Amino acid sequence: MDAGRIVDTALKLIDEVGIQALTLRMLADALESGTATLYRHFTGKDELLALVADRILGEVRVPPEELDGLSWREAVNAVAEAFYGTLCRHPNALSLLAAQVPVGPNALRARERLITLFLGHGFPVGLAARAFTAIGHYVIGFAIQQHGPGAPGPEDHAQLRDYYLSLDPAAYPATMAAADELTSVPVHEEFWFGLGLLLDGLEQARAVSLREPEAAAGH
Amino acid sequence: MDAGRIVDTALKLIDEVGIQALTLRMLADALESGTATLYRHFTGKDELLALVADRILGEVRVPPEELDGLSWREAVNAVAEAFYGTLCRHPNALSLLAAQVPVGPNALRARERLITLFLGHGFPVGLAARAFTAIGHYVIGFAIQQHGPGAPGPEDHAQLRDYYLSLDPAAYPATMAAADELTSVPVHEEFWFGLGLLLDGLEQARAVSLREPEAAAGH
DNA sequence: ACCTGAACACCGTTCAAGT
DNA sequence: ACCTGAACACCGTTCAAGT
Repeated sequence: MDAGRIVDTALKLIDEVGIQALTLRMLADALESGTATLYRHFTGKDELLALVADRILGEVRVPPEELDGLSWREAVNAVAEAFYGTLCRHPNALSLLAAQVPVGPNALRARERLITLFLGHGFPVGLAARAFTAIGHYVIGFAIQQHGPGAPGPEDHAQLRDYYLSLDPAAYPATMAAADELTSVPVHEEFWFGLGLLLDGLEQARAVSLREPEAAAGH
Repeated sequence: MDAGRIVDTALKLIDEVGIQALTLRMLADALESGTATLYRHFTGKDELLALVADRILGEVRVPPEELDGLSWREAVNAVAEAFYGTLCRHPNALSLLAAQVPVGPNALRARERLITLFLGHGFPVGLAARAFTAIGHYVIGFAIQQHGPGAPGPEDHAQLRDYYLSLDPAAYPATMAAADELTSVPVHEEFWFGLGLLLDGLEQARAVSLREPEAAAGH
């Protein structure tokens, strides 16, 4: 019984039954062990869940050679897509990543890599770090809106639109005008559109910092 | 015993002891009642927490006259600041807003208002709705990074920098280069900087949509 | 030395009994 | 009709007893 297998099993169970329903007894049963054994590897459930979160981040794989020759924008798009795809594969675990700043080894590795990418393309260090944070929040926030608890499953997308449209038109005219368009556009396109906005902003800030290096810190 | 007082008390307790430590017994005691009484107003703890989340959103107050005569950018800045300020006053409740898409009455009202603001300034409806989503995620994500569980309190900000600097320099050169600058810049400035990036992107998308109306949906 | 059955305190939730 | 004490099933966690 190694720690890795416990975390793997915990993630699998979360994928199946949700994070709320995951029980240490259930986890111990799946591992054909007892709950007390789990405490030999983790200080408690919170630490276990933090490791599950980092385990998910470790699943985001972008082979370095895949980014060769790409512009920073193309490279960031590739990384963001990989991250987004991984999150979509674990909708039940999304809140683990959203509710706190991940600080596990895979989180640190991912940040190091993306900041390095920005630095290599002429971003000042302050902008690079903020760019990482902004993109990370965007991807996680988008995934939650799409898959998180309270969000509609793909099957009741039309149902959500109906809910919007059932609201009092006098009270929510703008929301209702947006409802039809928002629920008809494929979510994948929406994702790229919003990410594009963010990258447009970064592009502009980068251009400014290259022109006026002394203002690079971004005040 | 009305529902409003229960939600108010629940939020106050969450502010004090954290969301994890909030117990229905504790809440009932504070209300000088029993746990069973709570179930006469809510179907369960989940619904109560959703109402607490919406209660927080209701705390975001921006008097309409305050936005009169402002550009869309200035108006969005004012709304974002009010939202951000409210979130900072309830750091223990942040995960309630992050882990799911709020759909309570105050959430709907806030969305309606901001989308209306965008529409009034010439944004096409699809862009307006996406702008709302992107800004909401940015503000919540930023607040979590600053105040959320696992994030450093204001007192151990320097401690976090030390943690970063204690990492293996060979393994995380970029992170460590960014660590000092990131932890020395006031967080408030960081917030405005990132929001500015987002608004730059929106500005650009708006300009494009005004020039080429047929591409307004954003594909 | 490592593992674990069984217990502990406490949780969210329910319902029969009170007013 | 409305409220609630007391119980229920189950949770995370602990530790003395096993191997």
